[in-house]
Amino acid sequence: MLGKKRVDVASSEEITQFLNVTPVQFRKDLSYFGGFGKRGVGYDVARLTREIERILGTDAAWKIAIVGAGKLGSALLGYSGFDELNLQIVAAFDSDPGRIGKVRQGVRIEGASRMKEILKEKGIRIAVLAVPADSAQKVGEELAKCGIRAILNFAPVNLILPKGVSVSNVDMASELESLIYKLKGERA
Amino acid sequence: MLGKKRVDVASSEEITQFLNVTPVQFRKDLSYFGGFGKRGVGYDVARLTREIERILGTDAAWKIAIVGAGKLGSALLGYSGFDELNLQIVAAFDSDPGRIGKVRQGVRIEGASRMKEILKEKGIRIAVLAVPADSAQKVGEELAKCGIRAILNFAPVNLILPKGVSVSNVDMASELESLIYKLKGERA
DNA sequence: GATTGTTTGTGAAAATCGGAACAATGTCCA
DNA sequence: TGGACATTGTTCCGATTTTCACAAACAATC
Repeated sequence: MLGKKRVDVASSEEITQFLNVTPVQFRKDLSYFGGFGKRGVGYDVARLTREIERILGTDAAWKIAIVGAGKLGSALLGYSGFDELNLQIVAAFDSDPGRIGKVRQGVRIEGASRMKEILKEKGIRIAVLAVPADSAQKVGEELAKCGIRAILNFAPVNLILPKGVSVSNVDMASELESLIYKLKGERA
Repeated sequence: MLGKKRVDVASSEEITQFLNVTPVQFRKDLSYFGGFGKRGVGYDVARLTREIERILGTDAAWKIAIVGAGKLGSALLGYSGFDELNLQIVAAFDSDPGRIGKVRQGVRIEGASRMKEILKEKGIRIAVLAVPADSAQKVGEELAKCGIRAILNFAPVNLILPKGVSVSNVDMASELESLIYKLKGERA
C-alpha cells in the first residue's frame, strides 16, 4: 500500500482522504457517469480530472459577470478561485457613478444601463450578484430579463425569479446559524 | 384568503413562499421544538421570530473574529448581515505588518501573535477564516489551539481540524459547479 | 350552537441517501 | 498458467428525509 508512490494512479481511498466523502460514495457517484477506474488498480488521475471537468462542464470556459462593485464585488474580482473552474470574469457592473469607469483586475466597471447590451454582446450566462440586500431582488430581476440563466447570489435575500433561472445562494447566514446551533448544543 | 391583510399572523404557506422549504417541512421542523402555531389560524409572527431566535441561539449575542484582513476580510468587516444574526465582530487579525494597527469599521486589525490573548480575553468562540488558501490549514489549526470551536471558512480548502471544532465552508466553487452543471443540462 | 372553511400537527408511506458486503476484474509474482 | 492480493462497481439493506394524507383544533357565519 505504501510501496508504490506513484501519483498518476490513485485509489478511491487515497483520493477521498482529502475530500468530504467516503470512498464508497465516491465510487458510486462516479459509476453513475461511467466506470473510469480499473479494478484492482485505482483511478488514472489525469483521466479522472478530465472526466470530472467534462461532467461538471468546467472543461470549457464560461464567461461570468460581477454585478455590484462594492467591497465584496471588488474582492470577488480579485478572487483566484474562479480560474480553477475555468471561469473568466469578463464584465463588472455598478450603479454608483463614482465607480463606473474604474478598472479593477483588468476589468472595467460599467454602468447598470449598459448591462443588457454587454451581457448579450459577450454571451454571458452566469452572473455573480454582490449588491446590497435591498436592491438584490430588483437587480436579480433585471439580470433575468437580460438573459442570465444562473446567478450566484451573495446578498442575504431569497431571490424570487422566473422559472428557468437557477439561483445558488452563498448563504453565510445559514452556515453561521448552524454553527451557533452546534455551539449552543455543546454548552448544554 | 386575501381578505385579512394582517402581518401579525401568517400561515406556514405564506411564510414558506419566501423560503426554500415546503409548508409541511416547515411545520414538522417547528413541531419538533414545540407547537407554536394555532390550528386554523397560523403562526404569530412576532412569537415565531422569538422562538426561532431562541432555538438557533441568535437571541443572545455572539462575538466573532475575522481572521485575515485582505480584500475579502475587509468586505466581511463591512458586511451588514452579521448584525441580523446578533453577531458582533469584536476582533480582526492579519499577519501583514502593513495592515496591523489600521482600523476598519471600528475594529482594529491586530497581529497574529496577539490572537490567542485577545480571543481568550474577549471570550470569542466563532471565527471567520478569510485568509489565502495556502495558509488556511495552518491558521485553522492555530485557531483551534486558541479555543475556537466554530469556524466559517471562506478559503477553498478542506480544513482538517481536531474533533470538537465545527467547520462550515462557504464554498463558492461547488455552488458555481452546480450552477454550471445545471446550465449544461439545459443546453443538452 | 351547528356548520363550514382553514390550518396546524402528526402518523404512515414513499423516496432518497449512505454504508456494508460482495462479486467481478485487474495486477503481480512465482 | 495459477494463486494471492488489491480495488472497483454494484447490490442490498437500514436509516434518514420528504411527501402525502388526515384528524384535531380553531375562527367565522348563519
